[in-house]
Amino acid sequence: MTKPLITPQTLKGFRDYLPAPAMAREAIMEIARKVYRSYGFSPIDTPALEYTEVLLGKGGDESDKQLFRFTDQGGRDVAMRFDLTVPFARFAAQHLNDIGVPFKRYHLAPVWRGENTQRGRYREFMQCDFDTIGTDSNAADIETLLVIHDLLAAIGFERFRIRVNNRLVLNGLLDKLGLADRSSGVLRALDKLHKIGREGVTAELCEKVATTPEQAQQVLEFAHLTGTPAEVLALLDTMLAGNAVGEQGIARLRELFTVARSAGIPDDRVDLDVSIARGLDYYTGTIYETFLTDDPKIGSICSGGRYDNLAGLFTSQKLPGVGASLGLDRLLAAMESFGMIAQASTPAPVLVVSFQADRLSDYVKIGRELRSAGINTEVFPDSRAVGKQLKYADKKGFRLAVIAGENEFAAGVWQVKDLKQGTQTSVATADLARHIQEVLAAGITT
RNA sequence: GUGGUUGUAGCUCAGUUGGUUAGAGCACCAGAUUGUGGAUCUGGGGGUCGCGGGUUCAAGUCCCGUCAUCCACCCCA
Repeated sequence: MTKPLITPQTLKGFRDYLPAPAMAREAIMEIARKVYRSYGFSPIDTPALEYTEVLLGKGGDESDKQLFRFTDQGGRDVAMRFDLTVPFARFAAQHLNDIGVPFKRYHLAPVWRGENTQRGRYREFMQCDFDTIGTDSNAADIETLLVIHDLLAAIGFERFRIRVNNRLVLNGLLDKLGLADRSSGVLRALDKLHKIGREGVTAELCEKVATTPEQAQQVLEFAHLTGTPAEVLALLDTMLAGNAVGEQGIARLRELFTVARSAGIPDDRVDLDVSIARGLDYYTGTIYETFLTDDPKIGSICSGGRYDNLAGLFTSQKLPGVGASLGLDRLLAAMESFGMIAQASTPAPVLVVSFQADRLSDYVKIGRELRSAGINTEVFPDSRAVGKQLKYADKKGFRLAVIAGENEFAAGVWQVKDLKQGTQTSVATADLARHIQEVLAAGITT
């Protein structure tokens, strides 16, 4: 009698990570931590599960947030977080006395949304957020841009573009056109410019938002501002002259581009794009979106912006802030299609071949010696044929195999086989770690 | 949530107007090579044709449902 088997399967939008992509993901998380820390952001963590009312806020629309929601064992109405910002708002309100302001934190964690899936769009995905709260200063907005740039550059991207805009500029325009009461509809249509073009936006404005054709045309005229940031800003100056809100937005953008440039951010990586309107709900100032030049269809892989009041739902204390989030799984999907995911599925460069079963203690010992020298080392578990073990080493992507049998033990040496170059050298046991370090160090530069 | 696409071996796919033992390449295992990987040759193991139902003498092939996938909306990382 055989037991009925359970079909191994994962849920829609939930995915397993095999070693190669898992290592790539961990490597990016490591880079993100490093970059965030380099600017002084501190790590925090919060629970995956929250009270539903914390996540939804008052009058929140559950279907909007696509929550995974259920009643827990104590009858509580709970839900899994759909982003890291709302939990951070709760966190900030709850711990304000401990953290003080300004406060800079980063948070790398999975979030869950029950939406329909696509390439780069999953139901469980990792976000890498960083935020600065408790300050209105444009310096924080500028720093956010620098962090986004440094992060992508550190991951190894060269061809990407950060699109920047300011909601104050958009609000100024809406004021002038008398469309302030329909801002979300207008901005939503405007946000699609890159996707559906001018005609599409015009149609949506007239039909869905019920603007007049003249208003639609003026919005379009505005959205079609192109050129260098300096040129666009000059045009905005005249277009929004006399509108206090708009002028403030222009001033902040102007300062941002000036400082970013003098800080060494290449011009071709930052755009002033007045059509982006990201974050219809809570962004109030600078807005950021980041696109990969070679895979724009996957969407923004790092977005964020400035908000007036993070935690208004939880405290009467006003907490302005600015931040952004890297969409790690989306980025990995793009990197996979670029072939940027390394083939090696082992984090160790060295394999100790188990040549003779009765010499296990020697193999284990040399493994520990190499590890204590900072060299990741795996000792093969079975004393199978050497050929098999080398084949395994090759497949898994080991760089070196160290081999010793009776002849080597008698001579006090190890054979070090370079799997990439096919060369083999005999090295005295005492020199083994140093020799391997040299080989590996040389390998990095080539 | 709406509309559509695809689903055959671990992977990429072929399977003729429904017709008898469902194929290939790569991968895997064994051997040629009992102290040395990637090449070559020989042999081998693997498939409830996503899953469930229906039509039919007969279903991988047609129909319905379902699960997953990708695409377009929606929204977003």
